[in-house]
Amino acid sequence: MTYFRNNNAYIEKDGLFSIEKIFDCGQCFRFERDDNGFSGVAFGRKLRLYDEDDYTVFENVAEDEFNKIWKDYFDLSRDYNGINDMLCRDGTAAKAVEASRGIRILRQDRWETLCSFIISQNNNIPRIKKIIGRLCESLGTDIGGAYTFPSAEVIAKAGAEKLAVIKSGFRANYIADAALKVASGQIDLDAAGKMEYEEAKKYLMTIRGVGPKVADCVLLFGYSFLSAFPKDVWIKRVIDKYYGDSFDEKIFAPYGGIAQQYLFYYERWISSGKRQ
DNA sequence: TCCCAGGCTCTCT
DNA sequence: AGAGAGCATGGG
Repeated sequence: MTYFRNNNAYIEKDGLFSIEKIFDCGQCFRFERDDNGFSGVAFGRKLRLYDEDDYTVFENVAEDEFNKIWKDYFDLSRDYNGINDMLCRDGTAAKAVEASRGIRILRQDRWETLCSFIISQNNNIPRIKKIIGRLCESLGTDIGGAYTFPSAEVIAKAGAEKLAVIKSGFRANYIADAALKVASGQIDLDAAGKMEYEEAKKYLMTIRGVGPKVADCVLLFGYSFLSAFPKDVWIKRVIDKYYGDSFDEKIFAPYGGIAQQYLFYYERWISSGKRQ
Protein backbone atom coordinates (compact mmCIF):
# COMPACT_ATOMS: atom_id res chain seq x y z
CA MET A 1 0.00 0.00 0.00
CA THR A 2 1.08 3.53 -0.73
CA TYR A 3 -0.38 6.57 0.94
CA PHE A 4 0.31 10.27 1.10
CA ARG A 5 0.30 12.39 4.22
CA ASN A 6 2.04 15.55 5.46
CA ASN A 7 3.39 15.97 1.96
CA ASN A 8 5.29 12.69 2.27
CA ALA A 9 4.78 9.50 0.32
CA TYR A 10 4.74 6.28 2.32
CA ILE A 11 5.14 2.86 0.77
CA GLU A 12 4.45 -0.16 2.88
CA LYS A 13 7.40 -2.49 3.40
CA ASP A 14 7.09 -5.80 1.61
CA GLY A 15 10.72 -6.89 1.66
CA LEU A 16 11.12 -5.96 -1.99
CA PHE A 17 12.23 -2.36 -1.64
CA SER A 18 15.52 -1.76 0.14
CA ILE A 19 16.83 1.78 -0.23
CA GLU A 20 20.18 0.62 1.10
CA LYS A 21 20.59 -2.15 -1.45
CA ILE A 22 19.14 -0.12 -4.31
CA PHE A 23 21.70 2.63 -3.81
CA ASP A 24 24.57 0.44 -2.71
CA CYS A 25 24.53 -1.98 -5.62
CA GLY A 26 26.50 0.09 -8.10
CA GLN A 27 23.74 0.99 -10.55
CA CYS A 28 23.46 4.60 -9.40
CA PHE A 29 26.16 6.96 -8.18
CA ARG A 30 24.26 10.01 -6.94
CA PHE A 31 22.70 8.92 -3.67
CA GLU A 32 24.51 8.92 -0.36
CA ARG A 33 23.67 7.72 3.09
CA ASP A 34 22.79 10.45 5.61
CA ASP A 35 21.57 10.37 9.23
CA ASN A 36 18.80 7.87 8.83
CA GLY A 37 18.32 7.38 5.12
CA PHE A 38 19.62 8.20 1.67
CA SER A 39 19.50 11.41 -0.28
CA GLY A 40 20.46 12.42 -3.77
CA VAL A 41 19.32 13.91 -7.04
CA ALA A 42 17.57 12.33 -10.00
CA PHE A 43 15.70 13.85 -12.92
CA GLY A 44 16.65 17.30 -11.66
CA ARG A 45 15.01 16.80 -8.28
CA LYS A 46 16.31 16.27 -4.80
CA LEU A 47 15.02 13.18 -3.08
CA ARG A 48 15.45 11.90 0.44
CA LEU A 49 14.27 8.49 1.62
CA TYR A 50 14.27 6.86 5.00
CA ASP A 51 12.75 3.84 6.67
CA GLU A 52 10.19 3.77 9.42
CA ASP A 53 8.96 0.62 11.08
CA ASP A 54 6.46 -0.46 8.45
CA TYR A 55 7.00 2.11 5.71
CA THR A 56 9.66 3.64 3.53
CA VAL A 57 9.17 7.39 3.46
CA PHE A 58 9.72 9.62 0.43
CA GLU A 59 10.31 12.90 2.16
CA ASN A 60 8.47 15.95 0.85
CA VAL A 61 7.05 14.09 -2.13
CA ALA A 62 3.46 14.76 -3.13
CA GLU A 63 1.23 12.28 -4.87
CA ASP A 64 1.57 13.70 -8.35
CA GLU A 65 5.36 13.84 -8.14
CA PHE A 66 5.45 10.29 -6.82
CA ASN A 67 3.28 9.00 -9.64
CA LYS A 68 4.96 11.05 -12.30
CA ILE A 69 8.59 10.44 -11.40
CA TRP A 70 9.48 8.09 -8.58
CA LYS A 71 7.09 5.26 -9.31
CA ASP A 72 8.81 4.63 -12.60
CA TYR A 73 12.28 5.51 -11.34
CA PHE A 74 12.09 2.78 -8.71
CA ASP A 75 10.37 0.35 -11.07
CA LEU A 76 7.56 -0.05 -8.55
CA SER A 77 5.11 -1.63 -10.97
CA ARG A 78 7.21 -4.72 -11.61
CA ASP A 79 6.56 -8.02 -9.86
CA TYR A 80 9.96 -8.75 -8.32
CA ASN A 81 8.54 -11.61 -6.28
CA GLY A 82 7.64 -13.55 -9.38
CA ILE A 83 10.99 -12.78 -11.01
CA ASN A 84 12.88 -13.81 -7.89
CA ASP A 85 11.03 -17.12 -7.76
CA MET A 86 11.91 -17.80 -11.36
CA LEU A 87 15.60 -16.96 -10.84
CA CYS A 88 15.76 -19.24 -7.81
CA ARG A 89 15.60 -22.27 -10.09
CA ASP A 90 19.34 -21.73 -10.47
CA GLY A 91 21.20 -22.64 -7.29
CA THR A 92 23.75 -19.82 -7.33
CA ALA A 93 21.16 -17.26 -8.36
CA ALA A 94 18.99 -18.45 -5.48
CA LYS A 95 21.72 -17.47 -3.03
CA ALA A 96 22.13 -14.15 -4.80
CA VAL A 97 18.38 -13.54 -4.65
CA GLU A 98 18.45 -14.19 -0.94
CA ALA A 99 21.19 -11.61 -0.39
CA SER A 100 19.80 -9.11 -2.87
CA ARG A 101 16.10 -9.12 -2.08
CA GLY A 102 15.00 -5.49 -2.12
CA ILE A 103 17.14 -4.39 -5.05
CA ARG A 104 15.20 -2.84 -7.88
CA ILE A 105 16.58 -1.95 -11.28
CA LEU A 106 16.22 1.81 -11.49
CA ARG A 107 14.96 3.57 -14.59
CA GLN A 108 17.52 6.34 -14.63
CA ASP A 109 17.88 9.24 -16.98
CA ARG A 110 19.45 7.93 -20.16
CA TRP A 111 22.04 10.62 -20.67
CA GLU A 112 23.11 10.52 -17.04
CA THR A 113 23.41 6.74 -17.20
CA LEU A 114 25.43 6.84 -20.40
CA CYS A 115 27.80 9.45 -19.04
CA SER A 116 28.11 7.75 -15.66
CA PHE A 117 29.03 4.38 -17.08
CA ILE A 118 31.53 5.88 -19.48
CA ILE A 119 33.18 7.22 -16.34
CA SER A 120 32.89 3.84 -14.65
CA GLN A 121 35.28 2.01 -16.96
CA ASN A 122 38.45 0.73 -15.34
CA ASN A 123 37.47 2.62 -12.22
CA ASN A 124 36.20 1.89 -8.72
CA ILE A 125 32.82 2.85 -7.29
CA PRO A 126 33.96 5.37 -4.64
CA ARG A 127 36.01 7.21 -7.22
CA ILE A 128 33.25 7.07 -9.85
CA LYS A 129 30.97 8.80 -7.35
CA LYS A 130 33.53 11.50 -6.71
CA ILE A 131 34.11 12.21 -10.38
CA ILE A 132 30.38 12.41 -11.08
CA GLY A 133 29.96 14.64 -8.04
CA ARG A 134 32.57 17.04 -9.39
CA LEU A 135 30.95 16.95 -12.82
CA CYS A 136 27.62 17.99 -11.32
CA GLU A 137 29.15 20.67 -9.11
CA SER A 138 31.09 22.22 -11.95
CA LEU A 139 28.51 22.06 -14.75
CA GLY A 140 25.17 21.16 -13.17
CA THR A 141 22.51 23.50 -11.81
CA ASP A 142 22.37 24.38 -8.13
CA ILE A 143 18.97 23.33 -6.81
CA GLY A 144 19.66 24.29 -3.22
CA GLY A 145 22.59 22.49 -1.72
CA ALA A 146 22.59 19.91 -4.47
CA TYR A 147 23.37 19.88 -8.17
CA THR A 148 21.62 18.44 -11.16
CA PHE A 149 23.41 16.25 -13.65
CA PRO A 150 24.57 18.51 -16.50
CA SER A 151 22.89 18.07 -19.87
CA ALA A 152 24.74 16.84 -22.93
CA GLU A 153 24.40 20.34 -24.38
CA VAL A 154 26.14 21.95 -21.41
CA ILE A 155 28.96 19.43 -21.42
CA ALA A 156 29.37 19.65 -25.18
CA LYS A 157 29.65 23.41 -24.93
CA ALA A 158 32.20 23.16 -22.14
CA GLY A 159 34.41 20.73 -24.05
CA ALA A 160 37.00 18.24 -22.89
CA GLU A 161 39.39 20.89 -21.49
CA LYS A 162 36.81 22.21 -19.04
CA LEU A 163 36.40 18.65 -17.78
CA ALA A 164 39.93 18.63 -16.36
CA VAL A 165 38.60 19.73 -12.98
CA ILE A 166 36.59 16.54 -12.54
CA LYS A 167 39.79 14.47 -12.82
CA SER A 168 38.26 11.75 -14.90
CA GLY A 169 41.55 11.02 -16.63
CA PHE A 170 41.45 9.52 -20.10
CA ARG A 171 37.64 9.33 -19.93
CA ALA A 172 37.27 13.11 -20.44
CA ASN A 173 37.55 12.76 -24.20
CA TYR A 174 34.93 10.03 -24.20
CA ILE A 175 32.53 12.17 -22.16
CA ALA A 176 33.04 15.10 -24.49
CA ASP A 177 32.51 12.90 -27.55
CA ALA A 178 29.31 11.44 -26.13
CA ALA A 179 28.04 14.91 -25.21
CA LEU A 180 28.76 16.20 -28.70
CA LYS A 181 27.03 13.29 -30.40
CA VAL A 182 23.95 13.53 -28.17
CA ALA A 183 23.73 17.33 -28.23
CA SER A 184 24.04 17.44 -32.00
CA GLY A 185 21.42 14.76 -32.48
CA GLN A 186 23.89 12.41 -34.15
CA ILE A 187 22.97 10.02 -31.35
CA ASP A 188 19.31 10.00 -30.39
CA LEU A 189 19.01 8.36 -26.99
CA ASP A 190 15.23 8.11 -27.22
CA ALA A 191 15.46 6.42 -30.59
CA ALA A 192 17.64 3.74 -29.00
CA GLY A 193 14.78 2.97 -26.64
CA LYS A 194 12.58 2.02 -29.54
CA MET A 195 15.12 -0.40 -31.01
CA GLU A 196 15.57 -4.08 -30.31
CA TYR A 197 18.19 -4.83 -27.68
CA GLU A 198 21.00 -5.92 -30.02
CA GLU A 199 20.45 -2.98 -32.34
CA ALA A 200 20.36 -0.49 -29.47
CA LYS A 201 23.60 -1.93 -28.12
CA LYS A 202 25.40 -1.55 -31.43
CA TYR A 203 24.01 1.95 -31.75
CA LEU A 204 25.37 3.05 -28.36
CA MET A 205 28.71 1.45 -29.14
CA THR A 206 29.25 3.93 -31.94
CA ILE A 207 30.15 6.39 -29.18
CA ARG A 208 33.83 6.46 -28.33
CA GLY A 209 34.50 4.88 -24.97
CA VAL A 210 31.32 2.82 -25.09
CA GLY A 211 32.02 -0.89 -25.47
CA PRO A 212 29.84 -3.91 -24.79
CA LYS A 213 29.92 -3.64 -21.01
CA VAL A 214 29.16 0.08 -20.76
CA ALA A 215 26.43 -0.27 -23.39
CA ASP A 216 24.82 -3.09 -21.41
CA CYS A 217 24.87 -1.05 -18.21
CA VAL A 218 23.22 1.87 -19.96
CA LEU A 219 20.59 -0.36 -21.52
CA LEU A 220 19.89 -2.05 -18.21
CA PHE A 221 19.93 0.92 -15.83
CA GLY A 222 18.75 3.62 -18.21
CA TYR A 223 16.39 1.76 -20.52
CA SER A 224 15.24 -1.23 -18.49
CA PHE A 225 16.39 -3.66 -21.17
CA LEU A 226 16.29 -6.56 -18.72
CA SER A 227 18.03 -8.91 -21.10
CA ALA A 228 21.20 -6.82 -20.99
CA PHE A 229 23.84 -8.69 -19.00
CA PRO A 230 26.87 -6.46 -18.35
CA LYS A 231 30.05 -8.50 -18.00
CA ASP A 232 32.43 -6.66 -15.72
CA VAL A 233 35.34 -8.04 -13.70
CA TRP A 234 33.04 -9.06 -10.84
CA ILE A 235 30.65 -10.99 -13.04
CA LYS A 236 33.52 -12.68 -14.84
CA ARG A 237 34.71 -13.71 -11.41
CA VAL A 238 31.24 -15.06 -10.59
CA ILE A 239 31.13 -17.04 -13.83
CA ASP A 240 34.57 -18.56 -13.19
CA LYS A 241 33.74 -19.36 -9.61
CA TYR A 242 30.23 -20.83 -9.87
CA TYR A 243 29.51 -21.70 -13.49
CA GLY A 244 32.51 -22.24 -15.75
CA ASP A 245 33.06 -21.72 -19.46
CA SER A 246 29.72 -23.20 -20.46
CA PHE A 247 27.85 -20.36 -18.79
CA ASP A 248 25.13 -18.74 -20.85
CA GLU A 249 23.11 -15.88 -19.40
CA LYS A 250 20.10 -17.08 -21.38
CA ILE A 251 19.34 -19.41 -18.47
CA PHE A 252 17.98 -16.28 -16.77
CA ALA A 253 15.94 -15.05 -19.74
CA PRO A 254 14.16 -12.75 -19.93
CA TYR A 255 15.54 -11.35 -16.66
CA GLY A 256 19.28 -11.73 -17.20
CA GLY A 257 19.90 -8.14 -16.22
CA ILE A 258 18.23 -8.56 -12.86
CA ALA A 259 20.10 -11.80 -12.25
CA GLN A 260 23.33 -10.05 -13.18
CA GLN A 261 22.69 -7.29 -10.69
CA TYR A 262 21.90 -9.77 -7.95
CA LEU A 263 25.05 -11.78 -8.69
CA PHE A 264 27.13 -8.62 -8.77
CA TYR A 265 25.75 -7.50 -5.42
CA TYR A 266 26.08 -10.97 -3.94
CA GLU A 267 29.72 -11.43 -4.88
CA ARG A 268 30.71 -7.97 -3.66
CA TRP A 269 28.79 -8.59 -0.47
CA ILE A 270 30.64 -11.85 0.09
CA SER A 271 34.03 -10.23 -0.36
CA SER A 272 33.10 -7.00 1.40
CA GLY A 273 35.34 -7.90 4.30
CA LYS A 274 38.37 -7.42 2.13
CA ARG A 275 37.46 -4.77 -0.38
CA GLN A 276 34.55 -2.65 -1.39
C1' DT B 1 54.92 0.71 -2.77
C1' DC B 2 52.02 -2.09 -5.37
C1' DC B 3 47.66 -3.85 -7.23
C1' DC B 4 43.28 -2.97 -8.71
C1' DA B 5 39.04 -0.71 -10.37
C1' DG B 6 31.19 -2.03 -13.06
C1' DG B 7 36.82 -1.39 -19.91
C1' DC B 8 37.94 0.54 -24.13
C1' DT B 9 40.95 1.71 -28.05
C1' DC B 10 44.65 0.75 -30.77
C1' DT B 11 48.09 -2.23 -32.66
C1' DC B 12 50.08 -6.39 -33.91
C1' DT B 13 49.48 -11.12 -35.21
C1' DA C 1 39.24 -13.02 -34.46
C1' DG C 2 42.09 -12.74 -30.59
C1' DA C 3 45.88 -11.19 -27.50
C1' DG C 4 48.26 -7.46 -25.22
C1' DA C 5 49.85 -2.76 -24.08
C1' DG C 6 48.46 1.69 -22.66
C1' DC C 7 45.52 4.64 -20.58
C1' DA C 8 44.66 8.78 -15.73
C1' DT C 9 43.67 8.63 -11.19
C1' DG C 10 43.39 7.34 -6.57
C1' DG C 11 41.33 3.77 -3.08
C1' DG C 12 42.98 0.22 -0.16
